[in-house]
Amino acid sequence: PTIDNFWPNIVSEVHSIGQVDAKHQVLPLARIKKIMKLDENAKMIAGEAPLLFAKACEYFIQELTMHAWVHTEESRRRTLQRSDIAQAIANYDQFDFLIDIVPREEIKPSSAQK
Amino acid sequence: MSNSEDSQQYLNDMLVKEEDEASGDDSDKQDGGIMLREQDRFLPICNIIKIMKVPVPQNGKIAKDARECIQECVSEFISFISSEAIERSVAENRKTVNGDDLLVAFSNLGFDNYVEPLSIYLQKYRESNKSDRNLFLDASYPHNEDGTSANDAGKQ
Amino acid sequence: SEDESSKGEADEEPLYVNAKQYKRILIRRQARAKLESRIPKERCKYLHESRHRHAMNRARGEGGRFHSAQEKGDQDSSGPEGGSMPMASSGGVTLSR
DNA sequence: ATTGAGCTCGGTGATTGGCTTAGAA
DNA sequence: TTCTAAGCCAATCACCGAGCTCAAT
Repeated sequence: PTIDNFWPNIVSEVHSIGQVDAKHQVLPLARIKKIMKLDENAKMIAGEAPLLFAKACEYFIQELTMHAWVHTEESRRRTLQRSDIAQAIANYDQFDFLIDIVPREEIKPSSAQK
Repeated sequence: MSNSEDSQQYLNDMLVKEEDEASGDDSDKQDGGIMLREQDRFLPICNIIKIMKVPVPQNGKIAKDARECIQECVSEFISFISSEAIERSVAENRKTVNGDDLLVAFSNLGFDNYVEPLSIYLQKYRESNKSDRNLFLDASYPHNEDGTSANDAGKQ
Repeated sequence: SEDESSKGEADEEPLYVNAKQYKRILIRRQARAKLESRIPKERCKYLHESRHRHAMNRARGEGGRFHSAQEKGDQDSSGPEGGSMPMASSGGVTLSR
């Protein structure tokens, strides 16, 4: 369970899926669709789109949490907190789109930024 | 193709043109129409926590601030990708955003890791839907529209 | 090597971002700005009044945890153990941790 | 033909707080 | 050390998904 193995594991995991069970999803598809419809340009949304997002969000949550937990351990804590997430966002350029959601100054204590 | 990681853009000015809606008040207001609740903007916090616990060790804890932070990040994640995908569907003169628009959006925005597993997942979803529909239709109405078309039967 | 500029703090401090995301980040900023007026500035304590009341009225164990099996009417004493509540007594089934 | 928006409906899991103590400070 | 705050329980009910009808393509 490391960062390097994350995506390879995801790929092999997705291969082991027999039939896509649209039913019991971890995340509610109706809510995902509702969030998509907040975009003023959104007109119609295919049924497969929220389903794809449900999977993608699982990956995203896991990856961001995993990156954040690294900083939790770095600070020798056992509780993941907001500043760890801010650090994770600052250290991986794929998370740049969150720069307004979790601003830089949230990286609270005196730990240098790379 | 072209540059990838070395090419970065400056993000300095945030030019936000305020497009007032003919309202003189800019404070938070609960009237004026539609107030968005948390259950309209975010995924359920309980589901978020369940997924967060996966990469965290069993004895690890998660602060409330961190849960809500991830919750907001996920909604931005959806909106961010959607915005790109919607624009593509509009550019192609389509009114419906489909899965391929999303895959292209993931790719264009630098989420290359997502593309392969999501493509496989989408393909499996379409296969199961089509095989279900075909099995049902074939069983109840085994008439072929045209014998010349080769029919590759579904398989498990 | 520190490149901290003279500006104390800012949202718009010169910051490198992923080139593939740069344009979309700006577009999303405008979209969020349009929604800002409809978004409450702070989170409320609970989402639903009814669920809040439900939680308040529920049966709780000694440790503050929710506890199952609460009879609606009280007229019985030999129901689901009304006598003793051994939480950490020696012997017996305590799940503790 | 297929496929999505918008209803309705019924079944169900997300929501929820007080006390203990892990653990942030 | 002090003392904040996260986890722990499970019953209700708001919301999700599965049906519809209707319209667009």
